Amino acid sequence: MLSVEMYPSLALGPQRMGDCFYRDREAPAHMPLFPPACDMAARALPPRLLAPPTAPSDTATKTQDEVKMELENGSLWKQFSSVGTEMIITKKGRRMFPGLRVKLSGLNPSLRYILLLDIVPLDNSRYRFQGDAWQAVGAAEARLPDRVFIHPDSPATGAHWQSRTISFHCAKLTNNTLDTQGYIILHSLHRYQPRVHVIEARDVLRWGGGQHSFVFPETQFLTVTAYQNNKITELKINSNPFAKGFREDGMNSKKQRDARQKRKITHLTETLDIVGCDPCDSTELLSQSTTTTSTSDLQALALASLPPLPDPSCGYRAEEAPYQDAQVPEQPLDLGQAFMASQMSDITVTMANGMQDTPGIDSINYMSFFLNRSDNMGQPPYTSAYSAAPPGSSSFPSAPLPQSSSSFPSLPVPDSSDASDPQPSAEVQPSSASGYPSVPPIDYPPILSSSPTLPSSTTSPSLQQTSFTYPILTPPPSTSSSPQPLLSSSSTSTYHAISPSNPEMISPHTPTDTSFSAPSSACQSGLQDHMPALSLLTQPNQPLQVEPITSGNNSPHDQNSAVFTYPNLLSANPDPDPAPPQPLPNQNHPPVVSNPAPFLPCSLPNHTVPPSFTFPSVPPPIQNLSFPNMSSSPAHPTLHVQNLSQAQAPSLAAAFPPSSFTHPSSSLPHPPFQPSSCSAVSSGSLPSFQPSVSSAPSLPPTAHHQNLTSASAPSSYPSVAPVELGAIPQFNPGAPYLPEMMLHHPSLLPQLDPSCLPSAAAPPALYPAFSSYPLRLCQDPRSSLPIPLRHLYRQHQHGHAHPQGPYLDMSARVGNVYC
DNA sequence: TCAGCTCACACTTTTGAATAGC
DNA sequence: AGCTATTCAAAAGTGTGAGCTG
Repeated sequence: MLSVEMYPSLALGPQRMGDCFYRDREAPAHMPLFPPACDMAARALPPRLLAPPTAPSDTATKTQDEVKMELENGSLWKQFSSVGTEMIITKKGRRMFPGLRVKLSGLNPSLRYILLLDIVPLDNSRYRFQGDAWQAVGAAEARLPDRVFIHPDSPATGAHWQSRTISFHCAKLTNNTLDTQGYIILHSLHRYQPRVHVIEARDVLRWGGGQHSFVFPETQFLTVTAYQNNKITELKINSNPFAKGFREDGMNSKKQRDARQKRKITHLTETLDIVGCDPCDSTELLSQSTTTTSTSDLQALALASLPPLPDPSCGYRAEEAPYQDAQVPEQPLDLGQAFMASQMSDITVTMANGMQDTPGIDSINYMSFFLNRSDNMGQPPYTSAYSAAPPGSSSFPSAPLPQSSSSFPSLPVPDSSDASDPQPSAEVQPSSASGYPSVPPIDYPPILSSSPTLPSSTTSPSLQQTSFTYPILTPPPSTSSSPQPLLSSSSTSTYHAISPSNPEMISPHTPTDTSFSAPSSACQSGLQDHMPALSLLTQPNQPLQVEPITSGNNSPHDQNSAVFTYPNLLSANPDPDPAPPQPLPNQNHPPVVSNPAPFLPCSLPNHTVPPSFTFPSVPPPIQNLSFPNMSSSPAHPTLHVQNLSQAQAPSLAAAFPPSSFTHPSSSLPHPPFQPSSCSAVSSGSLPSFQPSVSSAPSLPPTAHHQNLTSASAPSSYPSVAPVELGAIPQFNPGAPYLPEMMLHHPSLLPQLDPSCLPSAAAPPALYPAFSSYPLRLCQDPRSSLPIPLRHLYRQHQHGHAHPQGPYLDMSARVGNVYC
């Protein structure tokens, strides 16, 4: 369940601000939080009355009925997954490779949607690559505030999204907890799962008509600062065009580099010999070196590459040396020598230090994003796609991955129109019949641990048989030092999101306005200038909807069990992890979680976030925006925007103000998994929120189990089929929009879902390792600011305080305008 | 001592401006 | 003058390896 509070200032005029309404999970009715021009009267009106005219029946009925998402480069992902995908993260931000490329279908062509990408931890463990395998070696680092990447085209019509391949290649990962570029912050050596959320935006200011979340198990990855597994390195080099230089035939290949290194060493040796022979003639040598460094032409390089003049005293004839050396074939002028020369010259050069990325701002959307651990994933209606899969066939791991390409649909040809993806060929090529020539068959590393087996897949939703095995990291079972490998198999890369059956309810507000023109290019749309500033605050601790589900069965192993395996993942966790591992998506989540899941009123986890939030003044165009974790703070949060003036508005449009807030840290490295009292809610269709209890009954007992347990394919893959996280309660048609105003006016707080508000009863700051998080969207009163946003920030409800204290997150980056 | 991180490097691709041609 | 195609340079994205850090 996602509860999202967004502040989309989606290029709409301020006049639309009044249209903001807050709909809380517990407030079935529309609860206008930010009435028109603050039309307070509107708040008193029943939600229904406030609901806008429904969209045309044809479109309305179609909406969300069967939203499907297909991972276009699924086979490439699977290749990596079979080895154990590793993603480099750097302080300056690193793109993901493979990138997430998906195709959407089942959307209402006339409605607008916003696509989000977030990445959540899969467990509470930290990993280490040992003995050719990944092993859980301890507790995970304190969880960082989650950030969300909004696809540049957002919002765009369903027709737009469905007409092309949707690429999230622009999303960047960083390990810089103080990142101000808006990149997704992750911890190194941790395991993560990307998720894609499709949120209906009836118009730029009305979000929450429906929401679907998708998880592709094969996209799980481990974050690293340097590749650990050579197989992954090889795959990356062979798949990523930017790394072409490192291929066998590349200029930067090992062979070439070794040759350069050899030449360099030879040169240095000769230089040292000369220096040693002529301690008194260093001046000449130095001047030579200096000359080399100061010149860049070939002649200079050639001279530099030549051996230093011999000292007569050492038996060399300085005057002849140049000629002699010039005749030496072993020292041709080449890049290697040039490199050597430059290296020599660099000795005298003082290296300036790292350039700090100027906090750029290219897009800003403030979204207060509450992620509640919900696992909508747990309650999905399964589509026929999975029906064929025999239940319970999931076997763990060690089974070799079937590499048969036949089982996977050929990768669709990337939409040529989608110029946003710079690496279309790279991702597609792998899928080609040729495959990766250089990539050897993938072998699973021996599984060292024998931990309790996962619950049989019988409980999990049936998945189509897949020939592919997804390796999954296995967190060390608390009781066992050795992790048990878990294989997950996904049937296909296509996932269906089944939305609530009540279309009418889904699109009550759906504006008939279809005039919205979607950007033509995923990454080049001009939306940045119009994107609202959004801040995402996560509430990881929110009562998990999953819990109830999981608790029901043993699966939970699910939750902690170390049963998931990654391809070379060994689970010998020396550190008895007190906290149960978080449930793996694959294991705990059914392949598809649909919105239809009953909605359980959830109480948000405690938010330890300070009640007051400030927007630190930042140099334009940077704005710091801090969003309080609403639920965490007993007091109503306050927002302060500094330096925000009309004059700055234009520039701010591109700015993504870093949010500053304290990120409470939990003293517990591994917070115990908190069962959620909430169940998934159908995102857009439920007319009103219903207690999870009541809704739960409607689901077959097995349903829950399935949801929570990995939708294991009959075969080996442990993983969950791509799961649609399902409905985000907060995204009900009447999804409430929380205007900034709410944050400032305590009087309005009561209208908010109590569960989302700070509560003394709030659970301890513990967060579940992995689950779906409810998003709450709140409209941003500052819609007038056309701030494009790509990476949004969200804060965990309970989480660990950020060591750095207040977080500056919302800043946008300047650099690449398109990405 | 060592695992992990940072940084500069060389190479490649991508992008956009400048230019030429029609 | 306007449009299209080509060329070029800068920016950005890669993995590598040396050096640094705790």
